[in-house]
Amino acid sequence: MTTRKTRSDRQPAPGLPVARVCVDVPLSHLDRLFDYKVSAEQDSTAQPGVRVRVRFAGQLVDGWLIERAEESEHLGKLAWLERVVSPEPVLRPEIAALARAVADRYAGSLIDVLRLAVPPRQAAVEKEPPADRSGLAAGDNGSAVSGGSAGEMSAGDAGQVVAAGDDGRAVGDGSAVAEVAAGGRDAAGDSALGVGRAVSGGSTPAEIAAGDSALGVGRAVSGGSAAAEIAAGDSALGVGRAVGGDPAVAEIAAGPWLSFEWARYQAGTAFVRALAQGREPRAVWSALPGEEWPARFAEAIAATVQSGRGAVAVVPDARDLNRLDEALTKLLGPDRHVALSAALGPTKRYRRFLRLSRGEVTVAIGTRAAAFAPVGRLGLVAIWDDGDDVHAEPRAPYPHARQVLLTRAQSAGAAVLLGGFARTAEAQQLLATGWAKEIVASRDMLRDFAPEVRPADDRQLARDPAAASARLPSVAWQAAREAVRAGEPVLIQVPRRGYVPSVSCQDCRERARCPHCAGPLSLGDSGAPPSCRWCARPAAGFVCPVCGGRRLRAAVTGVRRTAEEIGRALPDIPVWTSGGETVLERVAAQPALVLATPGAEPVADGGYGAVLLLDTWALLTRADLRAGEEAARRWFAAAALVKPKGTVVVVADGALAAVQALIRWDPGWLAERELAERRELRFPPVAAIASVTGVASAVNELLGEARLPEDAELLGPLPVGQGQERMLVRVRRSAGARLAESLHAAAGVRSARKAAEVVRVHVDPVQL
DNA sequence: TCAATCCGTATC
DNA sequence: ATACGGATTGAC
Repeated sequence: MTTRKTRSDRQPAPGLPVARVCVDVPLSHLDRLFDYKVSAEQDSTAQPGVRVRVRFAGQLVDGWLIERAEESEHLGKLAWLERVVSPEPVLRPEIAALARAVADRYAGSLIDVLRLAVPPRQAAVEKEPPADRSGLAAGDNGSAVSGGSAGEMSAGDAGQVVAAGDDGRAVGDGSAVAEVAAGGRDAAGDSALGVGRAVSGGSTPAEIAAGDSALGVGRAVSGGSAAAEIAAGDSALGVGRAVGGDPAVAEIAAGPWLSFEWARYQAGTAFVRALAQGREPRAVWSALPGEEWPARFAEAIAATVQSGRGAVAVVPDARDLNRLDEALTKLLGPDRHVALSAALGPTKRYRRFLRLSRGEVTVAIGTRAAAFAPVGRLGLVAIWDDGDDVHAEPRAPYPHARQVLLTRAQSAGAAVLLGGFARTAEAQQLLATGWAKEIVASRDMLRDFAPEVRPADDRQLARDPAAASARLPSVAWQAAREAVRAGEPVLIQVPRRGYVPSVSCQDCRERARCPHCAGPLSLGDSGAPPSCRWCARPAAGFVCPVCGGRRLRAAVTGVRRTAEEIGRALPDIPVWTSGGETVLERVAAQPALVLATPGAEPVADGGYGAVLLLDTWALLTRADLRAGEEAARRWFAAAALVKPKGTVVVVADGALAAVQALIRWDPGWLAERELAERRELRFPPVAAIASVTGVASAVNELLGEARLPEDAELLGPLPVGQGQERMLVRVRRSAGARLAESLHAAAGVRSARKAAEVVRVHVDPVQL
């Protein structure tokens, strides 16, 4: 430390003396690698993937060492690599390549994608010794919900671990059971998992548990010889689980990662089996209503782990992440995966990231940024509910987690699982091209699981004498009362939170607007006259400009108002609300009215007795290309929480395609229609579209500079407020890469010119 | 003829 | 961003 060498003292590294560096400057014309000289002292630490500091255009900037080279193409003089910030190679070559591919597809810069892919460094975390579990003992075992059993589980060596945990459980009698529970050979052996579980024992479970399993997982329910054979068989997996003595069943049941629930779906078992066998099936999975999807995801991941490969799974939010984390912990224990989310805070986030980066764990689950998680030998990428717009990154270049994962799967040769209750047009496109196969329940299964969906047209509402309020038709009340009487909770989905966010004319339903600025009017809860949400002026004497009506109605009634109304009509029943700041995760199997905004619906133990979908037109009338698809996605997600064959009431016109799809529980049919429509309209995913947003002159400048593909079609401009406008550029899908490239290059020309006005380029924007 | 200044361009 | 080179300008 004391001998700080001067510039002239430095000697070049003996081998590969050139470092190729991605510098952290925000200018898009500098989006390429720059070469620096590596000194002999830096030789061992200046490895691909480390953070460095370099002199660039006279100042010190951060950068990423992407690769080492024998010589440089650069004709001028090379500067020395100023400093290796940390020897930790947190950016693996395959993630750097992925980030480059994502940047290219989205017309963005590598450095911007790297900012999304690698969390900020925490020097103290890097210094924690890798073998030391103190970080884990401190409560961070990689689980989002630091589970109670984590402490015991990580205590000993692998064999003992699980026997001590939740999965070491044995139910029933017999010596065999005892052996399983005690671990026997498994616990003592080289088992990675060593899970023993037997129910209603006999000799079978013992044999299973004693098998020459690589995993040593034994689980049998009401054993029989079939079960024994499976478990003891020559399976490389050596995992046994059987229910009943039925050999057919036994054949299917190959491990704890292959549960019976997969047999409900055509190609379900084959998919999971293929994962366990190290193959790379690609599937779009439409989950049955009531499906415990976190358990299925966990099984798919466990099967992949079984094959010696890693996995990455992305879910929309923290609540889903907790559920998946729990399911995975049950199946794999707490030490074989990490849960990543931005909400963790920088220290935990970086600690978990390092565990992946160092190869200590090979399974990453998390929210959208986890799509970039450093998992080597990638076997599976999975995403739940890929239509949820939180999967789209809001920071430039706005990559979508599904696209990142698909890109990754393609280059790594990994399996793909796109799961959801609903299906996106993008997923349908993967099926249409034959790139992926569908995993769907048979019609028979659907008959057993699908809820009874009753549409209630809200145009008839006003005339419904039994409607207890202006918005709840009698069918809805009836369904709610029946469920509550049966001791079950009722879920009521209401589109927005707050109190009557907007109002419309009672007579013609025209949206009520401010006479001064045309902003939307809204009602507060104090009984005051409506006021403008934009200019805050009160609008006391409202006269509808369309029909001359003077009365107002609540256009979108907020959760709180709905809770009041419904609470009055069903007294003595507790009313819970979930949405916005306070999101409930679960509710008990008790009579309750649970009001939730879309996406915030709690899961009910045993399922809801009834689900009511209210104010649906608020979802349907959004001026967005995806409004129909989005409404259906939210309905499917809420309706899936009803108990098997429960009742769902959707207050909407039964003739709407989205309602029809819900009634028939056929998300595939809806996605097919949606895709056909997109094809007709030439919208993504059939065509490639980029939006270019900024002040008019800047947008025109960029588009004038861009060497767009020849058949590029320009749409717009569309004013988007604050002097900004938006142009759309459309090309056929096969020219998508060239479109992105031309726009990135044009942005580069502008940035080189020091153009002051910002222009945002968004490839395949989620909202159109 | 030379320094001061401006402008464009590369940044290793 | 900022640093540099070449062109331009103005004073001697």
